Amino acid sequence: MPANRLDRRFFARSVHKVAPDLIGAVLLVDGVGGRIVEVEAYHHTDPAAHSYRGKTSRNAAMFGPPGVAYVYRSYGIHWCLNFVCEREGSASAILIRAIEPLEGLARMRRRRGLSDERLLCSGPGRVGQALGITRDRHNGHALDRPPFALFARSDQPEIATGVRIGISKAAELPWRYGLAESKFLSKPFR
DNA sequence: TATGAGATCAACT
DNA sequence: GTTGATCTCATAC
Repeated sequence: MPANRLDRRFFARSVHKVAPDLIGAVLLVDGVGGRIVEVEAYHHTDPAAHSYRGKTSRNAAMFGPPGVAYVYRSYGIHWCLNFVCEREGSASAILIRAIEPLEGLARMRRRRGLSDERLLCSGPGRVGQALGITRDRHNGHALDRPPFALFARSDQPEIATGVRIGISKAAELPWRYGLAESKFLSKPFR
């Protein structure tokens, strides 16, 4: 387990710098989690970002200080976890899309109702379910305080980039980052 | 392997 | 009333 914790300063930078730096970092929520292998950046100038049209009650956490969680309901069913970054004039955040499970495997399996390790956290909705993320408990919560724990990676992984998944606006922007060789991705990189 | 529908809710038009 | 930063299961090839 890497020793250095990521604090607020880590997130006080552009999403385009923070997103690749998050790959390989370890995220735990109540001691459950693992290594981040896939994220997507959402800059406020990006039509696909929830903050693009300004502050609303849903996206208010994105407009707060960097280093907090933004949690939203996706397709009426899933909770998706984002990390809020430097505002650079307005709100930006990073969607956590996939994790390589390392800690609390039993709790993840119970929450997901699944045994296949590979499918526990390979997608944003799956990450939310496996880590027990809800808006009530986690939205707007600081990432450097319990139940969150974030640890910097110890080595420099090779970062793959590609277009983001499941969006219709600004679909061509290559703002998806990940570990190309990981088998825990929601989809392979091309 | 690939494609399609259903689930389910809050923001937004 | 429509539309998602999605997932699962069923059915078809």
